[in-house]
Amino acid sequence: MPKTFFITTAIDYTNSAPHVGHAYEKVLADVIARYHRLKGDDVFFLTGADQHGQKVQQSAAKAGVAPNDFVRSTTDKFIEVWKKLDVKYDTYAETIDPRHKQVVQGMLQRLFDEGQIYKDKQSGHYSIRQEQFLTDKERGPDGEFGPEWGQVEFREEENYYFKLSQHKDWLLRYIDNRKDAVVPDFRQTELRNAVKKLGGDLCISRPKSRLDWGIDLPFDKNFVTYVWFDALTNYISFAGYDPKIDKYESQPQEFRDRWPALQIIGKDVLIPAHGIYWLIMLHAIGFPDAAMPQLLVHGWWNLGGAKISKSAGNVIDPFVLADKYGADALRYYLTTDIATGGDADFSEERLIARYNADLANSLGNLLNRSLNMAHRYRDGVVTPKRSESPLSTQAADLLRDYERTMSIFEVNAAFARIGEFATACNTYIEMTAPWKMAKEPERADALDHTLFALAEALRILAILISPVLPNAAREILYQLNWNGDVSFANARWGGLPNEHRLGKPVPLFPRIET
RNA sequence: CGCGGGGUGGAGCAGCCUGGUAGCUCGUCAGGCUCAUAACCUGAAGGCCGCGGGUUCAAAUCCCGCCCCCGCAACCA
Repeated sequence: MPKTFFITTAIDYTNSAPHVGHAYEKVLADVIARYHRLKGDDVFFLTGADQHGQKVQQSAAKAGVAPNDFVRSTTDKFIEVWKKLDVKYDTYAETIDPRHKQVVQGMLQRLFDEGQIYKDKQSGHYSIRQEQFLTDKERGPDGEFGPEWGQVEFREEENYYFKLSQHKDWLLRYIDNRKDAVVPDFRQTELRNAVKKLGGDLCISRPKSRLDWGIDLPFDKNFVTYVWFDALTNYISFAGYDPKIDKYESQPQEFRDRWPALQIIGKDVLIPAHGIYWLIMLHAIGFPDAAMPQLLVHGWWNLGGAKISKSAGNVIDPFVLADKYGADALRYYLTTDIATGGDADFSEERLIARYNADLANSLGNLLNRSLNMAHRYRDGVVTPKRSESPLSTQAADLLRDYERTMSIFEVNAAFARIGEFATACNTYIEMTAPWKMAKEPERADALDHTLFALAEALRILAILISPVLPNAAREILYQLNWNGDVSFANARWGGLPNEHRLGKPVPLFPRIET
């Protein structure tokens, strides 16, 4: 049985509403997932919500509702947006799920039994308002803790710690032995530098007096586990991992068919969460190096050069944008106007510009004029007179470049090539001038050939754009009246039958006038 | 010396890893076409590829130094 392509995203913290950054990550993952489905791979796409923790507990208290009800309503907002944006995941991970809790507790118990988790006492300055211990880094220039921390007191607290540092050397070796552990490569360099400086263990608990909205430590009911073991573990708990089985090779077949995953994360959660804690957690519970996930680290969508942040109030609502411009337009902008891994500035004007130039003028108009001519000159029926066409060789090149760039997650590069091909088709129309051929009966064959080539080019274009533009792809194929499988195998030249009757042209992507 | 990214025609970007005509979108100018969503196609103007040095037959691309922007170092994707 072929291995499943397993892809995950970071799970969203259910403390506030979804913004365009959340949307980018999920759409990027969805595009990669759809690309693999196109290739015929069996795909398992996991996304979800991180529902525990102090901020949720506080927000719920502030809203006067139970934490459970609070996360239900915020989680539903995320789910609603993914539906709106056609993010087609297979499983939605919610950390309040009982089976997740079982895996988390199973892992913790095993590590505790093996002596990898121990109890220790921490003392220091503690901010009651922020509910956290303060270090010297929090001191102001005058050496005092500023007013933003409120009342600061000296406090002693016992907690449980995970022996992180004993795995440091392993992690360095792993990173050095695997060139593509983290993509892009400069992020791997960054991670390596951070690991070298690693010292100390990881606090993994909070006393219930401070936080009780979480998963109980199985070996001490006075504590809940802090974010790391709770949130990160979702990637395996919702994929069928059984914590009672300590040998990786003996895990259920379902899990081993899926794992390891390609994990899409933002640059903020590479260090330390995913790049250090998560990889070490997996290693500690017995995952071999070959079963380490690959991390694809994406950049940020900035707003006017400034970072999008909830506190700055410049949040852009993906739901509103999708309503205004359509899911496809937003998906197209978010995944093709940024180089995967880099940052970009978000601008609605830019979204409209890309929409009008690429989707309306180039691709949409190509479809419309091609179908119109086929109907006007041939009653909508197209037939090839030769197997070769200038477009067929270009389509083959496109297919090759598309696969090469998509396989390394360069959606922007793949779609730049698609744009080139659409332009080539438009140029082809100018060169062959079907409206002239239509007036010259002796060129009837050439006209047939041109019209067929255009329909065939559009059919291939529709298939290739489908990971990013699923609705437009469906609409193009509908207008072409072709209902074969949307698959890579069908993206080769010559898929349209002889005497094929095309559907009626309807403008796709109407221009946005501003 | 904390870590990392960037500085490319008016604007926004790609190219740099694997040196060898500087590419794309928008904008500007001039033409063409009329099938089409006032869309499409062709051509032109506009760049010492941040600065200085080095390697090389050859550097936007590799190496060294400098200047300037921007992230991260906090449970913000």
